Amino acid sequence: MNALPEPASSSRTEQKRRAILAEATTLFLRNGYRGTSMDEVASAAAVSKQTVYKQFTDKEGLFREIIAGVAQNADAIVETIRSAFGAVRAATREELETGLASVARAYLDAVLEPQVLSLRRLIIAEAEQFPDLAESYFRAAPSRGIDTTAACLAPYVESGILVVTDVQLAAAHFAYLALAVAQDRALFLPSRLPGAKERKRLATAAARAFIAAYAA
Amino acid sequence: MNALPEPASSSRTEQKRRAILAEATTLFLRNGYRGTSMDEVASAAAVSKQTVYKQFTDKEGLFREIIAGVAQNADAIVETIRSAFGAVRAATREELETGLASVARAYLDAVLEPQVLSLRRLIIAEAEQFPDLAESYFRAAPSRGIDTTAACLAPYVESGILVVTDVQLAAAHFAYLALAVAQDRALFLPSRLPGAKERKRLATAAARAFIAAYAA
Amino acid sequence: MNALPEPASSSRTEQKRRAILAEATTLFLRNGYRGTSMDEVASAAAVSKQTVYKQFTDKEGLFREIIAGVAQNADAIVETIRSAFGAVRAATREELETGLASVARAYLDAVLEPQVLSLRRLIIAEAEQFPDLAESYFRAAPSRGIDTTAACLAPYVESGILVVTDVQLAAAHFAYLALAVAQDRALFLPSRLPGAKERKRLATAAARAFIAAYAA
Amino acid sequence: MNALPEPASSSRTEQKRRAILAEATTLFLRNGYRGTSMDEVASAAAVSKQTVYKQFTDKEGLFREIIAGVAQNADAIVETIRSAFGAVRAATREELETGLASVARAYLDAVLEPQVLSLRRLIIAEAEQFPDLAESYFRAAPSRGIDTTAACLAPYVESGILVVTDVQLAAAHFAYLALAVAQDRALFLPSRLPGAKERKRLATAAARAFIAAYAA
DNA sequence: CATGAATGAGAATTCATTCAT
DNA sequence: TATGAATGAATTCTCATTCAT
Repeated sequence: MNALPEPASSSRTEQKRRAILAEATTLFLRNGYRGTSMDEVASAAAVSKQTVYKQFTDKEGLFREIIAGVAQNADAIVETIRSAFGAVRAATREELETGLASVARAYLDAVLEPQVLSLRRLIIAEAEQFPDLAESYFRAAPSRGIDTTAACLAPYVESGILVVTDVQLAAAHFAYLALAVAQDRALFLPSRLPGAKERKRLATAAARAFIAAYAA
Repeated sequence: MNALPEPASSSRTEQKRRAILAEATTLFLRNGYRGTSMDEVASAAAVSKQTVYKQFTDKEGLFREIIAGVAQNADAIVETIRSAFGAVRAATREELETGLASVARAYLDAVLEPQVLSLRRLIIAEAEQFPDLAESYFRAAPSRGIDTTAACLAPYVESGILVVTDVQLAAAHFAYLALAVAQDRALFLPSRLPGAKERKRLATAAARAFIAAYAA
Repeated sequence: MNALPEPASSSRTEQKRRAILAEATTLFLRNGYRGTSMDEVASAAAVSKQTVYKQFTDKEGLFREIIAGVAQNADAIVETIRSAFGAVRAATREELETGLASVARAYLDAVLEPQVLSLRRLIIAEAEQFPDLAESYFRAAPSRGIDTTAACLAPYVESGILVVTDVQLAAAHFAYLALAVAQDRALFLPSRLPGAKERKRLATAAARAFIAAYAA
Repeated sequence: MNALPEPASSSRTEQKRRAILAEATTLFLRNGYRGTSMDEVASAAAVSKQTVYKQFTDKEGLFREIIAGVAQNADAIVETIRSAFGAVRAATREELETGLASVARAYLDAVLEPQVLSLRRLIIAEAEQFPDLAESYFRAAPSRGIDTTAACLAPYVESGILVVTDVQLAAAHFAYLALAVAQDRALFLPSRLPGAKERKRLATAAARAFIAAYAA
């Protein structure tokens, strides 16, 4: 009956394993793949190098496991999108625009989380070295965000408020109208994330443009 | 069109200098900053390590000079945008949509050039290590692309075909409607660039959405 | 007499650490700071370079630790001086001259030890590079030798055999009368240290001059 | 008739040769033998490396020539001593003490010249690598200074003011009473040379002690 | 099982010296 | 003759990985 993946299992081994993953994640995100040494990982996790190697085989193995793990990170974003849409009760074009503005804002905030940005940077940096990881992250995160958005927009298409032939594409348009300006900038200027006022401006404008383009 | 004005000065020294820059650019783009060794650079350029060091002081110096140099890369994109807009003769909403579709396509093609993508990846990867370079590239390339777009859209605002209050923001919307889907994907999936058909689809849809949102 | 009190702690680590220090000391004294490579140190101590670096961080760190360590070297000289003075039982001017001659001789012998000379040379050579080390050595060794001498002369001042206003300066005069000729020469001519006869001559003459200058 | 060594001869070759010697001297004194590179020498002298090698064969050759050359440096000190003694007109013990104090002061000032100290440090540092240079410098400078002192003291022995059996040794005693305290310290603490007041104190005390020891 | 040490290679950088132009 | 380049080795330091205890 304990088929669940040992939620609180804490053999010493498991504890160390988790410590290693946690510290290594931090280090990889901060210093990149090449910029992180196994020595650092071991000492940050307060374990011996042997333990690291026994648990993860390789530096590459450790990296893969981590990147695979943080795909769950993406779940948080998906959940953000879904619940932001869930909070919307829109029967008119105007109501929908307002609703979408708040969705856009929530989406944007999620995507501008420093860890999310660091992860993006890390995976992009290693996209040629680890194409499979890049692909699986791409599917788990940006791509799935748009899928979710599409699913959430669908009801408004059915209800006739939106006039859309290709929902997937419309969802992408919405997402990138909301995100692209700030996200693109943030990739290059990590230390200067937009503040609340700017985020609001961008979210509002995205919702307005999207409604203008796609509302009945 | 890519006739670099072949600097008249071609002393042996200058030639070697250029060879080093060329090879190092290739290597940095392919393998990243940390993934490229000065030994590789020297032997790829068929010069001695001494020559590399005498010309560029440092690995960092070499890197900086290269990144600074490829800002000119951005000029090509700006030129592409400008000339694509220049080819448009639109007096009506429908003509403008057609025109913008071709602009979007040209813009997209420029941005999906493998070297442009690699450069983006490289600079994003090193954005925390070399924030000044990342910033100056951001200004020289994506940011300037949008400025250019704004400048090219302005006449249509004045002529009344477009109804826009914030041209800069509208330009960003146009640019990211046109580019974001493919560019985002291409950062993660370097080996699977969209083909002509897909590009056409994206460009057309971007122009349609933009016109729907912003035309009178 | 040279029974280093064999530190009880002799884990493998400690043993290696000591081996490294010992060999590095030899090498630095023989070949100087710049003339000694970390590779040499490691292989002379029969350990890996890693071990050296893990224990001492740096070449500079290793050097500093060694120089700091040999300040104890100075203790031996101080002890020599003190015990040479201790052996003196002088109630008259003539007895004191004889006593001081033997002190001078002991002092001279201590200072002409090849290792002491090499250390002097090494620290002088690096005095501009490592001013703090030079200063701390200067205080621990030559300076402290003179302090000790002053302390040992004091009783004779009190007993009236010596007539001295500035004991510190008188001690310096004694010390340098005894040492300077031979020490100066030895710094430049490492391979030709004075023999016993010459040392005796110098010590005797120093004592005579000092007594003539300072005795009642 | 121009048997003199071309006093103002200035073929371009000779000029360059002198420039190299001058700059290399500065560099060797400042940074030591190992701390000075042939590249630095060439560029400081504004000549090509070829020229350096053609003129001096070797780094070692260059070094030897320089050290040999600065033996003349010592001439200045000898001259200082001689002229300081020359200024003394002493018929009594008291006058001689005063005179010797001023000799001591002049001698001390000469020896504390930063360049003289640097040269001492340099030669001591390389005494094991270049024993012949160290020896020849020792003879040309400290040793010859004492010879000169001895020669200058001789008249006072003959006139009976001083009672000395071994003039050479007495001269050494005088010299080191005057110099050793400050010179020893200066070798270790290059940046803290004694000021005028301290120098005066040392010179006066040296003269007093010497007279007390050796005057009739 | 975990600690320290070892291995073996590789990176960045510098040097003394020599060749070609 | 002088300049830049080349050579080839050395130096400091770091890394990923594996033994031995």
